[in-house]
Amino acid sequence: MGRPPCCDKLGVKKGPWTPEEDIILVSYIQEHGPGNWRSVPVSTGLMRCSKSCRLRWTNYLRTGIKRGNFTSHEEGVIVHLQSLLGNRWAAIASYLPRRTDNDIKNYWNTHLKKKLRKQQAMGATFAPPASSSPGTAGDNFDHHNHHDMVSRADGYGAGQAYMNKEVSQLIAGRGHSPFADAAPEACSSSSYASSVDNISKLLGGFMKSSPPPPPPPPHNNYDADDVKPLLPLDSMSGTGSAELSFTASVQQPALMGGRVGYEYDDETKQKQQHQAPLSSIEKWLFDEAADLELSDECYSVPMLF
DNA sequence: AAGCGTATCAACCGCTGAGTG
DNA sequence: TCACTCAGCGGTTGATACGCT
Repeated sequence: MGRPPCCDKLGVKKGPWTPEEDIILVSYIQEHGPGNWRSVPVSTGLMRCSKSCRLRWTNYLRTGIKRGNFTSHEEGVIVHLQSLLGNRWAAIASYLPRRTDNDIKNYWNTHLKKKLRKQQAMGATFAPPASSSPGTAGDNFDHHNHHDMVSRADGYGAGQAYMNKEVSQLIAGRGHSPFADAAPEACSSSSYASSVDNISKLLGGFMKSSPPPPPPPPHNNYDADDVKPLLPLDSMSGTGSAELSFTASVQQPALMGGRVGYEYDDETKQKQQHQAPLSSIEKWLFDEAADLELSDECYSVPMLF
């Protein structure tokens, strides 16, 4: 038994993607939509494995992706959610719709861990909850506690999905945009990265022929740049690609069952809107946010509330 | 200017869980 | 129920950009 590796075939190209490959991939996705990644290399002739295609799309080519220059608000969200969820980057990314899990993961590993260590060494309270003792190993300093909380409270996956939904609703109910004051669109550190938008522009024709977007959610109080906990990155048109009519279907946050689909299920959406009152987890979230807000003005978590 | 060390990030690898027949 | 496929996730790696001497 066992699944054969998908990328060990002869002739499968590895390494950095070329602009030509990006164009092919984006063209295909504009035409057929994301998903069915298995068929992408076959249909496009790309000498890439399906996994590589999916990764390239989700981490790089999707519209609306914000790159670089994390704001202090975003840092706060990441730190807070990392303390809550652990290294569940996809889940954390669902709260930062314009950031990819890979980007957040990289930023955590390269910036925030150090920053946290430094701040904790200085006795600052930027860090996650007081109950958490900074791990000497750097990461994973506390998330086990929170994992346990979540697991015990609701069961692991379901509990997180539940929490995500409710917290998202709480956030949505606030109306205020956590990131309304976020820094302007970060400049890409990569010259090629910025060319992605150009690729998208080149593909304007494809986008216009894309399937129509799903009906909008019943209510949406966000501005374009707001955090959209209930909206996926793909449903948003980035500032750099605002002219694109291409819009993927609304997705569930990553915690919603852990799968990122492109078909937004109205039934699921309705269920989200009829969630039970605050669970212990939300209460904990509230408490955490309140504590952080009190303890550190800069890194408080108003973005959550 | 060259060499070296460090930081950054795109991409890969392997595992897991959901879906399907 | 089982075998199998596939998409997604998180950890890790490697290339390269950057900064310092």
